[in-house]
Amino acid sequence: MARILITSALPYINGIKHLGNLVGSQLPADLHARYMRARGHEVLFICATDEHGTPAELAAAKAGEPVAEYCARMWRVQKDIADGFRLSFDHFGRSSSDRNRRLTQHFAERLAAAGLIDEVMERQVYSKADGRFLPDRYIEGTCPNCGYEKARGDQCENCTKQLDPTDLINPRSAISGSTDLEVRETKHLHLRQSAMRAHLREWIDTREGWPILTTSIARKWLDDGEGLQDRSITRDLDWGIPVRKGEKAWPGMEGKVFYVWFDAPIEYIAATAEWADAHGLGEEGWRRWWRADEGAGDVRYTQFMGKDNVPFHTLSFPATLMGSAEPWKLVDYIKSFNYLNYEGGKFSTSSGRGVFMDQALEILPADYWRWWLLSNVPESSDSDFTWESFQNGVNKDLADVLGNFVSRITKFCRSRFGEALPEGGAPGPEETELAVELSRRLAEYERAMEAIEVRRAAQALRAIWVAGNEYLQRAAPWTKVKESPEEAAMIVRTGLNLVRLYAILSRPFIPDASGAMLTALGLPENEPWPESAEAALAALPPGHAFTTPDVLFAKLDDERREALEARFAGKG
RNA sequence: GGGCCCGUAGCUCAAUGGUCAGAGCAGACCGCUCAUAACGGUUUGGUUGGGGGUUCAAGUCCCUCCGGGCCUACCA
Repeated sequence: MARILITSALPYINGIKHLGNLVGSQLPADLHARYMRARGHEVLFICATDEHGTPAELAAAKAGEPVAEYCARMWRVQKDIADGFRLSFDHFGRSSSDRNRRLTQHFAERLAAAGLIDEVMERQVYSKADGRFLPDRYIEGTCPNCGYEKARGDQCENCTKQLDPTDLINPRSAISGSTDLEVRETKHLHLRQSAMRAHLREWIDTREGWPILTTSIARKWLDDGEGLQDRSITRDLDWGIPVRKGEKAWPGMEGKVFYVWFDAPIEYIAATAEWADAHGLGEEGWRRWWRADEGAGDVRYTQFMGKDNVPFHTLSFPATLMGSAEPWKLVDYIKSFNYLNYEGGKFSTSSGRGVFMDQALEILPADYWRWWLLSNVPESSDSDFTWESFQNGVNKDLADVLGNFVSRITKFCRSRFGEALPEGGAPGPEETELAVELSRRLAEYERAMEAIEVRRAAQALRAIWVAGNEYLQRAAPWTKVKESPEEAAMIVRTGLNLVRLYAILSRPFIPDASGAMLTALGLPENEPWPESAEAALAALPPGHAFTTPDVLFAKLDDERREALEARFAGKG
């Protein structure tokens, strides 16, 4: 039994996430966690909301709430939706937790002690009307290059030229529109990533089997221009973790907070501590997952994230951990994903284009989404959600192949033998052939799941479902029952054992349908992973009672699909 | 501007430099009648974006062109 630590990139607190956010980190992380648990490993699956930063402050202001209350409310909303999708976090924490405050301040102290923090005077734009410093993106003005009037302080969207806020003509606050801006001096802490460049490079270069998407992004940042740059890790904001040196004040940094990208990854650790606190496990309870000197030496740690998160997880966060000179657990494998598009374009929060997590659950149960999203996860390149593809995947894979298989075998048994596994007959060549086929498919499924090759795993699982239909077609119990009821009984027993097998194997993908199958068979949820295909085909003995389940998956008809297409097409 | 990824059947995707480039869906034909008009079998369909090169051998490696996407750090 191995110890598996899994973290999903933290969803930002600001609003409900769309399907692209879900499929890019939380959902595949959940698949991995569920599989590893099913295989009997000790799994700890951690996620949390990422709550600090300017957007949270602005969203709270817009909602007319204090930011702390806004975040608490949105945490609850995101937690409920995550539960709705059956995301099996062991803990869903908050980056605003006291644990994270203490750990973040601890890391800052350690980094300072190691000489890896510089105090730097910066010149930043301050808006008197807004009463705050403005991040580059929140300053708008006319582009000096192309004359576009809504260029942002970091880049002009029109001509894509990189800008500095002071380049803009007629700059104004993107928040209030105020032009009463001034450049002020303000002191910030910089993490000396440049000093750790060689160390980070060696670490990246020695990672084996990492996705090219992950390593190429890391190398780009290590080598681009003059190499890895020092970055500011503090901000002039109210909402965030106060800048302190551990428990002590940090002279000259009063009123400032740590930058959200500094504290967010630390929340992986902090959320583990929150989990340990919630379960009364004490300090040792979480440190055995994170400290190599306190038991984490045998932990395998995998992170899941979208490609936009890769630089922070390959460079800044490792720099924080390494720079502390303490034996913190570093990530063993980073699984990164491309983006999911919506009907050929981007998901858009502002124009209501695409499906958001809460809406998805109103339309269809979680399993439908889980199956389509995971079997079409943007693993090797960006992928595209279309209602047509979704309809096809749901109807063909779930309803026709799996759902109908369960339906045909349970109903046939009920009508000919009653609702219990019938007795008689002995397995023959057809069953041997089935077992050989299943063994092969099962090995491929397990290999893909171990390697976190999500699409391939989905394909392998589907092939296992198909094998059941092939078998029934070959064995044809509806014909055999007339001449040899005992043989038909044996075929039906085999078929019902396939339902059990499918429930176990499919659970990481479609936990609710899996549960429905096990319930129908009168079995508990924790049925063990099969030792072998042969054994699985005879796991349930003759006489074992079942109830014929309702339709597992309803089909999505054309009319409804068209209505959904229209509903989510967006305003613009 | 710089960098990275991708381009394979009508669609979505596979193929450690090595048999005849394979699956699913869609299409065509046949079979079955247990089942959610479901299932199974057979089958059509490819100058692997274009051009050059390396090699006994290239979808795969190199050069170049074309097309698409992403990243480029103070929104996350």
